Amino acid sequence: MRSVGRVTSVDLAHTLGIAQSTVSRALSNDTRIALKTRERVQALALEVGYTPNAFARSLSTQQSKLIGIVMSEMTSPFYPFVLEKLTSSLHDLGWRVLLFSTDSDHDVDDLLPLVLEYQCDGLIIASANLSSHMSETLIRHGTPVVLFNRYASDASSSAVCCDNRGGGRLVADYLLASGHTRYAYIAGRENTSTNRDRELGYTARLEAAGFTVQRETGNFTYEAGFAAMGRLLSGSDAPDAVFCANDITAIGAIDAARELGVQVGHEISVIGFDDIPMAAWSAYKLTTVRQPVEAMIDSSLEILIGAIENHVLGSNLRFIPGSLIERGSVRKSAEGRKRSAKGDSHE
Amino acid sequence: MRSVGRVTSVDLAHTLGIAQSTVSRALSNDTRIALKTRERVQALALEVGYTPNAFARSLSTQQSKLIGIVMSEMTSPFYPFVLEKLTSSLHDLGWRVLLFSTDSDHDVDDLLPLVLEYQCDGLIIASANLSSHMSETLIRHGTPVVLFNRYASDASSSAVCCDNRGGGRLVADYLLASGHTRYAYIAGRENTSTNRDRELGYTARLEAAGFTVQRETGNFTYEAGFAAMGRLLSGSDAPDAVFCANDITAIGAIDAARELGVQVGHEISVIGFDDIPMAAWSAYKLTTVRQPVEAMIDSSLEILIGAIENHVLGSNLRFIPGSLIERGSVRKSAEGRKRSAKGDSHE
DNA sequence: AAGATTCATGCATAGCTATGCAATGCAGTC
DNA sequence: GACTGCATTGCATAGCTATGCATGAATCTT
Repeated sequence: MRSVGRVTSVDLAHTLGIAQSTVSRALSNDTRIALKTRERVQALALEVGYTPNAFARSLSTQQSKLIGIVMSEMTSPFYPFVLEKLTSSLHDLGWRVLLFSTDSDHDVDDLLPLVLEYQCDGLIIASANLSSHMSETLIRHGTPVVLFNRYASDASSSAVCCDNRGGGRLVADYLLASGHTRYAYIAGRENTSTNRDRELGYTARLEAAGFTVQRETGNFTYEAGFAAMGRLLSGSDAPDAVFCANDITAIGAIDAARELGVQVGHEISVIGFDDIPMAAWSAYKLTTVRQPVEAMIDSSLEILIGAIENHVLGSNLRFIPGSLIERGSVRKSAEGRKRSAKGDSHE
Repeated sequence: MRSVGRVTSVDLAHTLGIAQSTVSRALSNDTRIALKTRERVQALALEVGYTPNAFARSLSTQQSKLIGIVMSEMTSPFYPFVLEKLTSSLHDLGWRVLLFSTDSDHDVDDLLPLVLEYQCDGLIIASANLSSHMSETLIRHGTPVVLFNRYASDASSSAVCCDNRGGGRLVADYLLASGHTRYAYIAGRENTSTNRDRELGYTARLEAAGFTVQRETGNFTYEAGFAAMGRLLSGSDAPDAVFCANDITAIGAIDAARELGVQVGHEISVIGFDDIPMAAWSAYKLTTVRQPVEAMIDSSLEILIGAIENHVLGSNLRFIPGSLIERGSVRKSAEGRKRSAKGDSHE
């Protein structure tokens, strides 16, 4: 039973008394078809509301024009921007988006068969990990993949990341220059390369300068930041500079400090990572490292689409530097004059 | 040229020396196929990593198992939750999600041909409008659609909304009961039914009680709320109760009030709509109307999938009541004792 | 004017799966 | 032993588009 409205190219051909192949070519504006015929076909198509069947086309062309996006942490404030920009950019380039969401605990592996069934030409995995086994499966299927803000330890897949380690160093240098002496780090989820690299860059630079870093666990959420700051301030050796694994954690930390009556930007400095819109709000004025989202997305798409079009599956790692955005949550250098020599960093 | 890894059911049939139809039935566990044969086929499929081609299947079954989701305002803090819940629910029910994003200025109409090309079995449109012309096109194509938190004026398509008007009344009653006298409303985008209904419920109830309502324009953003509150407080007749079209607007309004030294929850009451996570933060403690997101999504899917499976395209409107969540941003009733008779509501 | 080009269109098939119907073989029945 | 019935498998085709190749018609060439 065919529903009434579903018009096919065969139907068009039939009513015009021409061959289906002519219709197909006319609709793609093939110049081999006489202009007059093309116009007749296109006019009829418009009139009856003909819509080509993308599935049949894909079956024929072996291209689905579909990109799978697998995303976790969709509700954390950074990723909606990524998702929106990704879909609209892909859309402008003529691709459609098949969306899969997953919680970060869960492995992406279970989703892969579904992605493959739908013949995605390429795959973007954001804030989630890909096992090397699945990476192989993708290679076997000839499906290029780009990891966004995450990279595989075995470098088997392409990836585009913010230079998280460099960002961590940026933060350390900035805090050092403004004369802080007691450093802390509030972490994100432990099994993520973003958390690891931000911490590594930060801590390495500070330790090279002779300081130690207090560490609190976290998971990239407001609540974790709030709790961690509470612990830091109730400890015997409260820090004067706290780097948080991302902005939302930093904002939680700021709120906690305020509740305890500690002035952020004066008694304690807080610095984040991402530069989400909230960071600019007058309530927070959060100094942070801005992730170059646009550049990261452009780069991801360039790699992915390049791989699709040239049928090449090599791995391609790209790290794009972030930039420090100065706002009010870090104590100004002048106030830091009273700092002692750096020898007293511990205790 | 076939890529090496792309195994088809014909290949399986060939290596096993059986017919493709047998493979197909074996993989769907058709009991007409001998158990032994089924096992042989399934084992081989697993071994060589066979993935069925969803496109070919759809062509044959006339079902894509694809749901299109069109969403605008993806970066406003409410909708990522909706999107995540939608995709994971659909996923659990065996559907895939084709995602389209659009800015709210832009009409959804341009996207529709793309949706139709990909043979979506159904369509969910969130926070965007559908012209009646497009609604007709969808009906002609036999594609059911559900509008999420928006409804068409001509009631031609199904829709699931929070009971926004009822929510507005809830707010009015609550503010009235706690003795406020000078009311304001900070609006959202004007062409949205959400904004219109929230305002209508709020204003109607207040006017019935003999009050007038100051109105400031807005667009559902933090910045708009911030600016609007600035205008309200610098006016000659500053309100003591402000209802904002959504939470993020309310949060902007709160920040603006604080910058001007006005104590929220004491000198001025602010109330929002949505109950995004931020509203619960200790920095805001925003009293708000909680949208019953889960129920709204469940209801949407129930309607949509019902329509798909029963091939029925009737329109189905559902309004689900929200609930008032009391936090700290509204002045307690006791403080309001000093209010004068309600006659002086204007000036 | 006859052959050579060019132009416009049609024919046939690939791409992959699901499924109605036919066919085969086998066990059971009287 | 012939017949019925069942279990299992195969054959053929639909579903829709794109495209290589062939065909036929028209135009041009000299």
